[in-house]
Amino acid sequence: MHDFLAQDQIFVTVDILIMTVREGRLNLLLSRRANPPYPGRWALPGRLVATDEAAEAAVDRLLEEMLPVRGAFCEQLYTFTDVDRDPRGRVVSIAYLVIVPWARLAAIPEGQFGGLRRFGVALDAVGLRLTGEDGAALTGGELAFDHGRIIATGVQRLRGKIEYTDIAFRFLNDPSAFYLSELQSVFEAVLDKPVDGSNFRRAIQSRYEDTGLIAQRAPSEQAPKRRGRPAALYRLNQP
Amino acid sequence: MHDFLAQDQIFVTVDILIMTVREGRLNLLLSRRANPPYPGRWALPGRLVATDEAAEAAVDRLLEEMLPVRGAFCEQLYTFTDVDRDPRGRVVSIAYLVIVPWARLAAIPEGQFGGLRRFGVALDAVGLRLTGEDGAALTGGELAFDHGRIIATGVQRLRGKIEYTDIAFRFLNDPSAFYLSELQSVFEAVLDKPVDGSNFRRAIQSRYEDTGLIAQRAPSEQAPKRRGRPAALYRLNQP
DNA sequence: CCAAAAGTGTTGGTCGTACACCCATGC
DNA sequence: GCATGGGTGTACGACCAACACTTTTGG
Repeated sequence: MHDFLAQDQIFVTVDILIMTVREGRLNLLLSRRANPPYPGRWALPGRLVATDEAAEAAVDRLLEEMLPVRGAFCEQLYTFTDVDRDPRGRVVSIAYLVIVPWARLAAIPEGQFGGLRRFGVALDAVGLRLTGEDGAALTGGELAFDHGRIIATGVQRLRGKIEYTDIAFRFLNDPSAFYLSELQSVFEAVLDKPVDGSNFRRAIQSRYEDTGLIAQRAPSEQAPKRRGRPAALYRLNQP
Repeated sequence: MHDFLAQDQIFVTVDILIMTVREGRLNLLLSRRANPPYPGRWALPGRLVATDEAAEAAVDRLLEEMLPVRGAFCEQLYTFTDVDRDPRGRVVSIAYLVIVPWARLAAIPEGQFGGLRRFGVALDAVGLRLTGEDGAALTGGELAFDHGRIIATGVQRLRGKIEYTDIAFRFLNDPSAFYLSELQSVFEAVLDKPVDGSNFRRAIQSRYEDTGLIAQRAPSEQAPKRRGRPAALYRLNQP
């Protein structure tokens, strides 16, 4: 990256929120900054947009460089343009929401993780709190740049969209074989509140099973034995 | 504006969708391009973002230069980054939704209208159709740049947000004195479909009157006599 | 070894709210 | 003719309760 940027132009970057659901909790990947500004602080992965690529292409390139993950869900979140948001100069950031199932991240060898670290995300009226794997907690204000604000915007958007889109399926480890309880757990993690299983089941079935987007798999295909009553396996069809 | 842009950098512009509701129909202001590219075509008002201003400031400045209107509602819509969206060079556009009540636009003298013209907006499964004051119709593809796509995105966003935000009040000519039927007309114009008056009334009253956001004005303040049963005047309180 | 407990998945009901659709009344 | 209000049926979420099937636990 640049240490000093030209004074007379605006630079365009993309910053990405790589989100996943792990053990019933929304998680996010951050990288620790090595260089100024904000050395040592945690930040969203980002990069400059080249003059010959669309922002989405820059996001793809950034993802490729960091993680051996392809075809992740990606959606533009918001564009942040405050004049002083980067002390190096004038940098406009287009933030993108990226969703990767946790199983795909967990399968990545340590060395190919692009220096990223996982943080639990909690956003309420008080503010944003992030919890690292080692239990270290930090608030949105302790991140580099305005990235705390960007993350808060992303979580709110996610919470809104999970209600009226099928974005929740993007968090499933295996869309071709999942339990409704897993999907419910995604909702609970994103919304950060319990969801009534009875209504959830009815809503999902009428919204998605009746329309053919998901289908119950044959009972012959048994799942690994867990505790309790065996759950019905579902399969996501099209998207 | 520039005719030729530097090759080695990305320019950032704002484009604004100035929307209003007039006679039960959603309307939008466009300006006719005088210079290449797309000379003679209709386009959204836009301008470059200066290196020392946030995008919102650029929107304010653009509005000030064109219309004698202050304090209009303004919200970021989406950022368009396709590499070839502007033949002059690499231009990223941050689109903003601006809402101005029709009465404020109608009160502007001809000479201070910034060369803008009003178009009725119709968006359905077929596509986007715009109808000028002279009855001339054009489709989204006949606009300059990717502005047809931008407008379609804006209308869709508006339709989504009118359901779960109080954005509809921004269209009211006089928020301190309006009829519920006027508000209903805003909904019908934006959604482009009839709204049941009975349910609308109940929904608005439970959502906004019970919470104090709107209040019925004293019956003593009479409205100008119109046809039919006199309507109750309402007042918007806070925002 | 067997029976009870506990955990998980699944189905059912009720209640209140909200909307679609229609109709009645006030002025 | 327009504004306002009521009524019925349907859909859905909150909340609660029951049942099905399994593993775990404890005597």
